[in-house]
Amino acid sequence: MCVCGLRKGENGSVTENPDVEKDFPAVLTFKGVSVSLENNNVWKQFYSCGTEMILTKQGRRMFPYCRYRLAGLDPNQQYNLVLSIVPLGQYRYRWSASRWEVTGRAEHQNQGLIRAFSHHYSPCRGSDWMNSLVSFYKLKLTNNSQDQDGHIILHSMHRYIPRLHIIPVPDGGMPTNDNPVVMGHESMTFTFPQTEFMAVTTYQNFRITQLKINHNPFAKGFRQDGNNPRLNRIAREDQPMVKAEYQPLVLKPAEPSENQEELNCWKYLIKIPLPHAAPSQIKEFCTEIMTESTCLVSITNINFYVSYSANSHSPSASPSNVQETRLVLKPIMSNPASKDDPYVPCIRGKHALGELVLVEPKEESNATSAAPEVQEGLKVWLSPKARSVTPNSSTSTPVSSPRFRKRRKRINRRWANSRGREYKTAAAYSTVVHSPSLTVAMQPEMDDIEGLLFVSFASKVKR
DNA sequence: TCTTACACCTT
DNA sequence: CAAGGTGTAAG
Repeated sequence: MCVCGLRKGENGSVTENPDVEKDFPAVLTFKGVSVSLENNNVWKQFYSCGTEMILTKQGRRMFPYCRYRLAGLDPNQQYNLVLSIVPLGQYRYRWSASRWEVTGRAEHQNQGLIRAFSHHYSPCRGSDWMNSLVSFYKLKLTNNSQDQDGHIILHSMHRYIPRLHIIPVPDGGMPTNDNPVVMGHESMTFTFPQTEFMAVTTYQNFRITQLKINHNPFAKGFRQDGNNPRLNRIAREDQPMVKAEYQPLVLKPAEPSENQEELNCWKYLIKIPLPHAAPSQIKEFCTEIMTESTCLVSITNINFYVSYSANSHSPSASPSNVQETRLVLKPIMSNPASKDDPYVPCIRGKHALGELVLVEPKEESNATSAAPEVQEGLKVWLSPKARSVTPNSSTSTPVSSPRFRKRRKRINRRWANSRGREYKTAAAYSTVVHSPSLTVAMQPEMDDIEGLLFVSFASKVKR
């Protein structure tokens, strides 16, 4: 597992249920009270990529949010249910290329600003809490230290973890401003390690954005289901007269960043309709990138994200049908995270020169629990359904280098990282990149798959 | 890095 | 319907 945020035993008041998965307990039990994380599967998916939560001035809901089922409470006892979000670790982070790096000590958490969020049903009888799911969807996160709306105030680029407090209410005790909820000795605290997250003001990891879009109903407008006018429009502009079935669709190419004093840096996001992202095309495309790049630039990293749903040509396909596969190429060893800081949420597999790794998609229930297989060269695994081998004809449709160059145009600076400081670390590792040997293992049954291959990579040029 | 207006969506 | 939750693009 690439993220191991919370050490076991960090919350001394919680014991793990031995029946559940060791690192991701879906149920925690303490003093006869058990709490299960209802949306554990979603949390695990996010966790495996390194969950990020947006902070805004006016307050932003969490997604996923904390949703629990309670058991073992005294049915007649009144309880307050309170969620607090506490700092995890004492570092500040930054997103560098494709991973989180420590940048320094954490910002001091002003004690006066630490808040907890009382569930809107509080207080309630134990039987009431146990009869329904307890969702903290109303909780909002903010980076505004002056916030007057009772939102949880957090620091961007810091790690946090939510904690659920079950607080028995003494008879007749309604919380007031003068007499607030007090954590007595009878209180219980439950912390699920998989709910850890990084607070951000803008998403850093592309995979997190995709997970949010795929799972959050409010982000449905950004889903790639063929009905999205926004995305269709981009598609038309970018490939006006090329035969669509063979031409990779370049969605977000970037020009060099503004900061050209020492280094140029590009970051690309390319979408290829999956039926045409046959392994041989992936191979060609990689070769394309490498040959175009070797003479002038060194590529710091390449990430492939294949997002597809098997056997679901309906636009209304359930998000849960969507599987994700990640292909990681690390031509250059970038600054590895220290052993002391295991927070490396994005890159899995070996960080070796020229290694291309495709992470096999898992079944929904355990989508993120297993470590990926690492193989030499480029190997492609797809879902078992898609695994049957068919002849591959796409070698006849090479992607020409000039065409890719032409397609570059300016995009959001977010993709053209302009922080020169970041390059200096990487530059120390940068030399000429050699094209890795790419061998394709399998050709999937493309008819069964629809989706997209996302390719993003960053490169830089020494001036 | 962070903020804002916005189209598009759910509730 | 209106209110309000999304990520995006631009600054």
